[in-house]
Amino acid sequence: MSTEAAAESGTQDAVPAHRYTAALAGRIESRWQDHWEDKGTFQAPNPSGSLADPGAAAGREKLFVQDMFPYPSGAGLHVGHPLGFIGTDVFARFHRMNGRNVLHTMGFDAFGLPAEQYAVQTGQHPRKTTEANIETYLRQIRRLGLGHDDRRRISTIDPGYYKWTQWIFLQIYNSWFDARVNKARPIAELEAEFAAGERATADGRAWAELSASDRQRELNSFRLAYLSEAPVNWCPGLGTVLANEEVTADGRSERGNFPVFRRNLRQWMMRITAYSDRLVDDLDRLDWPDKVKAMQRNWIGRSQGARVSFAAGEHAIEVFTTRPDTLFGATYMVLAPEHPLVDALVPDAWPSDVDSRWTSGAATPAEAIATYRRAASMKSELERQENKDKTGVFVGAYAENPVNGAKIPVFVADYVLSGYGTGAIMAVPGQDTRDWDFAEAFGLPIIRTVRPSDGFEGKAFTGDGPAINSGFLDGMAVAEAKPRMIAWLEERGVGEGTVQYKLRDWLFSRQRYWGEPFPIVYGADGVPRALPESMLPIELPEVDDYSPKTFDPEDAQSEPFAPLGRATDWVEVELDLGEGKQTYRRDINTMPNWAGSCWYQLRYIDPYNTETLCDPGAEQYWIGKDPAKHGANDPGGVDLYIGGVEHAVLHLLYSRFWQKVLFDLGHVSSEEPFRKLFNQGYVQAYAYTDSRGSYVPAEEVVERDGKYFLGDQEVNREYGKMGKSLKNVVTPDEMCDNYGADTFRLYEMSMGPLELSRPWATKDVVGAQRFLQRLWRNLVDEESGELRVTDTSPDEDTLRALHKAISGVREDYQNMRNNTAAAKLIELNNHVTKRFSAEAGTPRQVAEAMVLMLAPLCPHVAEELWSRLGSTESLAHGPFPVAEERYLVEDSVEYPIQVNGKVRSRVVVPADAGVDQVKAAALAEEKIVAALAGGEPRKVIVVPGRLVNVVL
RNA sequence: GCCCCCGUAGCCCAAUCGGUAGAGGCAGGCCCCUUAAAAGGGUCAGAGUGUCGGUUCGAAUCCGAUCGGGGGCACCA
Repeated sequence: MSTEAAAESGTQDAVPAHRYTAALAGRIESRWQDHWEDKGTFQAPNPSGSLADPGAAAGREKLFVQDMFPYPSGAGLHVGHPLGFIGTDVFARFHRMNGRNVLHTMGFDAFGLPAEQYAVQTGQHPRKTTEANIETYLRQIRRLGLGHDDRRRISTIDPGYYKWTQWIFLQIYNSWFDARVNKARPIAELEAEFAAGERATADGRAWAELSASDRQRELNSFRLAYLSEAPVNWCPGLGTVLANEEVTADGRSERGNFPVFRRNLRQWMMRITAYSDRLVDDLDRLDWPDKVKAMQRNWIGRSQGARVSFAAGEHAIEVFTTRPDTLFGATYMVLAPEHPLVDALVPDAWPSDVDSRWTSGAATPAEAIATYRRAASMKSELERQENKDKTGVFVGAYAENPVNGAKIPVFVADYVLSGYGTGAIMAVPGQDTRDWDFAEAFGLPIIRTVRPSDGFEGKAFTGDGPAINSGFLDGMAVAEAKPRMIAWLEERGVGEGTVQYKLRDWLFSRQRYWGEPFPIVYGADGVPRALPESMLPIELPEVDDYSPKTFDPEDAQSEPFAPLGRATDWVEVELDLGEGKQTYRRDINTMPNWAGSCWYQLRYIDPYNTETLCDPGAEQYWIGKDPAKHGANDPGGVDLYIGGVEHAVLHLLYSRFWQKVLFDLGHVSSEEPFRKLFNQGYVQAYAYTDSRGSYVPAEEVVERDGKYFLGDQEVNREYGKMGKSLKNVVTPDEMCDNYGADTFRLYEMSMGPLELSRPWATKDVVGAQRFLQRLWRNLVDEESGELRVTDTSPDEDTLRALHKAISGVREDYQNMRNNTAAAKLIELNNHVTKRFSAEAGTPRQVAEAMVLMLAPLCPHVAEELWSRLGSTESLAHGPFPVAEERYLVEDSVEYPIQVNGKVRSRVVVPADAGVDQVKAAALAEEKIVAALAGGEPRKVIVVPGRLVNVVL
């Protein structure tokens, strides 16, 4: 039974009227939430632009703290969602109390598949359900007391917001990447180069000879946003195409887990690959978890190597290799089954004396290859990955190793991927495990070109060592042999050093309704034209049916159909785009939901600007480079960005790319969107299944002797996510009802370090509740509600405890160790309880400091106590206590004395005692004298302030 | 298969530079308050740091193996 219920059921003598109960907490919390809202307590002034209050911003150090903004799901919040939000709030509040101008707010990532799917399920317009969900979400997070500047809330679905998303698209569309200066430039500058004849057109004609459409085509091939007719990921089950980043390793959609097929379709792409080097290199300038950096490096997949050309009859097979030093060991070649040269190379008949393993028993090479290709195409991605047995078939032709003229057979095998490098490899079994496996299976020669280290007993040797069997490379280490070979190849024109990337261009269009329309129309010639900025935003048209056309998930041959195509009145539009009034057709794709989240940090800064996406002065102030504070190499960006690790290569890569384009074009001064990134852990939960394997309500399960029961039925415990279907959801609303938001916040923060995932345990919440009750009781009389604070000065012990806590708590907050900060507050409160609960009250000095230190974690109860202590001002802007050094140093120190590393005794000496004095005191201690038995110690180690170790 | 992170009381977690293994919470024992109850108050106990080995005067901390858990990548040439 809750205390609230008890109080109402007539047994109120049992609960003192002024105890800090959930009911009282609830009243305090809503009162302070109203107060903060009325007073605009968390509004952060800008130096310029909208929301400007230059006087208030000037002279204050700023701090921009950002949460990965949520998608407003219809399911509402569970206790896991606010973990990071509370973490940022505590951090923001601590710094606000220390005088910083803190920008902290939260908006909504409200476009996208899930919103649309939810709308389809509920039969309502996505805007309606999404906006309703946002309302629910705001109500839920308001109860948590997050100190957001609510003037800065944005939502990606607002036309005032997506106008700028579209504007950025136009910027990207209207730029090209100039590799000579490694940055984006306006397309107009490229056009000028063409017009001036400084740059040759693709087919060599002069610019003046090209028709308008041809010129557009030429320019389009350079744009950073471009239409491409290329193999893309088509997901019939979702009815849309997907970016590579949205497809899992086993070839299914990340959302919905539907099969994904490669299809040639005309789609919008973003030339993110132009930024590969900068995206990799600038990771070194970021304060991000190594794990996330590693994932991005891995995804971009930069590898240094060489392109080598192998002659094969009148053809040349181009390969990419990271090991040009092993070229002498290339004993065969492999083409991907889809490689375009395969058909050209295949002879009519097998060469004589061909190995029977190479032909798969087929009568001719063409037949063997046709059979092999068919078999390969039948294999799913998953099968391909699970079964790593090497298969392949001989093409029937030979190529020539350029380095020694050796005649080497050419194979087709599916272990070579058409999508990476050139889709062809030189196989060096001696130094490559995969090639070794293939060579063994097909009886191909193996030549070692690196001498394995002593005692090496494996097959392929991939380590470093001196080159052998390699002519002019012999004796060189790998690092030396590589450039030597590249130089040799380049001299002869049969190869060159090159860099290869795994990163592909970003597929940017979706065949969905609920997203940003493209600001693009097509003329009668089918060539896309950008709409002028003045026409933005291009608003989503109303349609009768906004559901996407989805298909049988396995139907690879289905065709995407974009819902916007149904808005026929909208699609056809008459405009004058400088070519006279003409009829155009609008692009009916929408942008992926990553678009809106690519740049929202900029809009938080200046949410109301109608002239530009973000005021330059405000941008510079909040996320500009700050070499004085962060070093000469500082790229700028949000000071702290907290979110889950699941966005490591999606959102975080895309937004870095956009930021860099905007930087190149001069729209922002910062090169990176997020200077420091932090991944919070997840709140996980136990779930229970009965004997039939179905989930039972977790809250009704009890533990007995290490087993779990629902009634008398034993159930099985699982650990993992919190979710409706697992029947283990606990909501923040329940926590606020039963304990209060402050207790909930405190509990979430004291469960462990923020970066750690941890199991939810409702029964543990009471610990946080008890602490706040005790602290309250130390300051407020539970019976009368009178303040229990005295003006007496605290004793020495109390002052020491207080200042030790101040110093520790301050440091903990600074480093986001909210769990240990909470522990130190509890420790201090325990001291206060012991010392003053039997007295008239707590000394004011201690009471005030304790309340202020509690404020970042539990702001409502802290504000309440602070005002009861007599302040008329909110404590949101401080002061935050500062420790006095003199209470941190002890008068005397107790040294443990070890004998051979084991503690044998202790001695107390003055804190300012020198090493010799400590040593003398230790050696004079009676147990040590006994241990020495008149002899001399071999060595005495004194660690000042720590211990003494006597070595016998 | 490769790479990364983590193993400390029954549970969640602390422990600056290697320096007395314990700050805090839950659960547990005992006592007080109470007609009774507890989400009240007090108090007590509890592990030698997954395992093995090494470095050191001294190891939870550093190094090497090994086991267990979590995550990422995965025929990327």
